Amino acid sequence: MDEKLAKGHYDLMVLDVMMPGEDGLSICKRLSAEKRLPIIMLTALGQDQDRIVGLEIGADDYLPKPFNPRELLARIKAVLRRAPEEMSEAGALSGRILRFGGLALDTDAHVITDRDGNRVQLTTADFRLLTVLLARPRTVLSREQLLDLTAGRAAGPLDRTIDNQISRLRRKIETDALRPTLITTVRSHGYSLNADVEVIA
Amino acid sequence: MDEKLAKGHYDLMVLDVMMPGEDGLSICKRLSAEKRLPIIMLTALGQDQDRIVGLEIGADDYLPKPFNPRELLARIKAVLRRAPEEMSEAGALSGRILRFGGLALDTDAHVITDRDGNRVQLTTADFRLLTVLLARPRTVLSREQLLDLTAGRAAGPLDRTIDNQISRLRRKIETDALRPTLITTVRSHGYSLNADVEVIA
DNA sequence: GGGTGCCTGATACAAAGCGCTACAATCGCG
DNA sequence: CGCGATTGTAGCGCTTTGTATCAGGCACCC
Repeated sequence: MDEKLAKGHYDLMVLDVMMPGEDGLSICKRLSAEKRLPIIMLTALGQDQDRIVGLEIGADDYLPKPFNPRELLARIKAVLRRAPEEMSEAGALSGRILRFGGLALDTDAHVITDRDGNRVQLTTADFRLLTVLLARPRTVLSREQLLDLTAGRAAGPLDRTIDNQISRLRRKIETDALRPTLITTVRSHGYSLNADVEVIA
Repeated sequence: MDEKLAKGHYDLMVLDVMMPGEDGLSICKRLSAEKRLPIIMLTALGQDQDRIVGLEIGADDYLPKPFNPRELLARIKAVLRRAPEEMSEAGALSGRILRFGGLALDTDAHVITDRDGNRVQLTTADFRLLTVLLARPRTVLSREQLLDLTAGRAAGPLDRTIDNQISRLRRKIETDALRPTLITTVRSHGYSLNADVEVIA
């Protein structure tokens, strides 16, 4: 599945939960975090709790078995109706250069260039954090989410990792690091990138 | 309902089907044709057929009664998650400059600029409160509403949080904080923003 | 017109959140 | 195996924010 997803383009995924190997919920969590692929969960687990968990994890809809094929079809259409066309590729920042807030990020060289032509080298951590933010502009992301998306791990109770990395990233890309405008803090929620992102080439 | 819809901004509608007067399905059909307002149908009609019809008519989701409140909440969140940004209130105001009462609010930098060019930095709480007010100019909002909209929580019996935040916000944006003109107090009801709001760029 | 009670504005304070620095652990690279 | 760069952890201190409290103002009543 991962191979196919990486290669081709898909509009929507219908996902079972109980499967050998990786769990459907796990897949859903993984995908909804990194991609913007609409997901409909379709499973024998029909309890309220199962549905709630499925939806909270990032599924767009949840249909318990046994189901009416026509209902599945109707729900697929309903989900697709809401999904904007660009959404399928909005998260995939496959372009080489990304423009945002007066800066340009070279996704190959991991280099930021500002309007004056100054170049700053990003470390791998900088780059991953920035990429995650760029994939969801103008969206508040919690430290938990950011840590999961950048490092793939859960946050400890006193985890200040993301704060630190944000601080380091700001020093590299903000014009005035004391009053950041690109990456703003949303107190007790997380951080958000305040700029429109444009993919070039 | 139509009056309210025409006047204010709404992120999502939860709609019953069997109501006196106009039918829920009819409303749904009407709205999904003209507006792009996400709709969740919530009704006692739980047959496959009913669900399919509801979804095909334009509903984004369909939840039969009796329902688990947490599931409704999860489905609301799921629908909002995939709703395009411009439809939500935060999205409608993001990345813009808002003019009101001689001031300009930069919604990216969270900075207020007055006619003389003086700049004031808003805190997150300031900004959220102001944003909520700007979204509903010349409307009286109760403390309860404001607290719900800004912090998403309910007010305790002796909750003076909003009073305090209004006070702090006034100090930053009112020319004469002792006699406020922009944010006026409506005794025993709440507060209201007294200015027309103009969205720029 | 003056008292009375409720409502609001402002201040003070405590707690929580966050930015930043310093340092240790880890990684990458030869 | 060693060195430098990078990254996670700890902790200090400032800012922000919720709560308590007091004082002033408005409405209402007589």
